Amino acid sequence: MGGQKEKDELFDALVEAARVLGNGRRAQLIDVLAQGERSVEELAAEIHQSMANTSQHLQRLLRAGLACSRRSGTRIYYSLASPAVERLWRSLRETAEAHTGELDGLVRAYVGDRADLSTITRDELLLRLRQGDVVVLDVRPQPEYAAGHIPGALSVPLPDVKSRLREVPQGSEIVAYCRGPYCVYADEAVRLLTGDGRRAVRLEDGFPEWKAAGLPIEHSGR
Amino acid sequence: MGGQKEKDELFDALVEAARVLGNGRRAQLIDVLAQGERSVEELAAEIHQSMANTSQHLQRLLRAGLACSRRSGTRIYYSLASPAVERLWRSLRETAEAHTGELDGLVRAYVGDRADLSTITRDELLLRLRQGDVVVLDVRPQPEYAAGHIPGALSVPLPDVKSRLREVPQGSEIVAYCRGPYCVYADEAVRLLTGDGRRAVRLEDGFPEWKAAGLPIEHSGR
DNA sequence: TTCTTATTCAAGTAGGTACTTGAATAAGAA
DNA sequence: TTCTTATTCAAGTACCTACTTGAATAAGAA
Repeated sequence: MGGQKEKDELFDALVEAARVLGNGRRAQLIDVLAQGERSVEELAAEIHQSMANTSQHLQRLLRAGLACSRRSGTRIYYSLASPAVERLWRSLRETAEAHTGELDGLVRAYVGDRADLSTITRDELLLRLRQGDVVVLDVRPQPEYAAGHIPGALSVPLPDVKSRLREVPQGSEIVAYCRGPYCVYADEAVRLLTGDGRRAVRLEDGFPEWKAAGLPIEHSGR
Repeated sequence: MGGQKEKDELFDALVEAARVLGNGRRAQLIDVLAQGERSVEELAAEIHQSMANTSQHLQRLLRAGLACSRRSGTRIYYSLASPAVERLWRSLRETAEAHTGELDGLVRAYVGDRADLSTITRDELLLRLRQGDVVVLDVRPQPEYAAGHIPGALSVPLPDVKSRLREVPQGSEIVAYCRGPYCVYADEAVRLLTGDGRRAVRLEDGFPEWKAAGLPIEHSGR
């Protein structure tokens, strides 16, 4: 039977995941890794940090058991250890939404004003997909699409949306999706599309939430 | 539309709750506050820290919006800001259980070997309560019982269990509960009771989980 | 073998965190 | 008013964290 020292050590261990998640750069890494595995180089570019620093963050995730890595030739691919990590990240975001007073301002500073964009829920999209009167665009980077996407979605990474506008069938409504509620890719895509006269909406939250809801997924290998 | 600086600031804000929860002492505070409001002095005694240090931890919880405080005379009572905080704390524990390899050892070092103790689930207890053939003991400190407890439970704080053994009706089985899975009060109580020849089991997890499940609660003011 | 490239390691720095000690508030009691 | 008590504030210290820079690995290509 332990005393205070043992209790302190136990609780320190219980919060280790929070200590690791408690850094904006690592949270961005988790947000990207929730889409599927990525190499260190790609991840460093995503979060705009040096390779060395990104590597150190990733090793911290590894040591805490929140991520795994596998070697493939000269590259090392990292991925999340389990759905529990995604759940914790979602739970953390929800707490922030409920309790951080200044969050709205920070969201607006990053994603801009979303009032002009309409959204569609997962359930609505499912219904529309069954009716077949909707085109779904996955506007995340290609490797994330390859690691898993909504069945039938077209991969049109945000930088290509403008130049590939005519590939997108006319007439039917367009639903764009990306990484989740704090990703701006789908917002941008919807603005470009509506600016071109199309009817486009964004899927509220993104692919990880679709997957977490147990909905069907399509892969295209790597 | 923001760039990386705005994204960094947003994600730093999103993880603020994790930074605050990412400390064993503050986690212990949250574990106690999940039972109901307490004064700074009581909390300092609970976590075996100085008043000044405890006060600083509490203010950190306050600033992050995870806790609230109210003054009553010369005392200041802290409480959790919302059920979302408890959910985050539970989610964090679950992640640790899934991913921290050495957790089992730390649990055993603090709570000892639980193999000899039998537990009962909430649902089983509900059933037994309806049948009326069970005595429920709340072995948490008195103020926590006062702030809310399982209906019909007797308040017998752990230090009193030994001396008040004969108050507990003979014959029927005894169920002891406390703060949650990482609290040792119910374990200790069950060991004392079975050592005295009674049939006693512990409720798996504790009062906050009972409350979170939406089950009925009884108060006795303060 | 040598060269290239992705990743990690090692050392250093600036700033943050957890705790201590002792003084300052602020409410109630005498 | 003065005294008491719970809480907070302020300043100091030891340790930890995030990042940088440059060197070391380790796999594959030439």
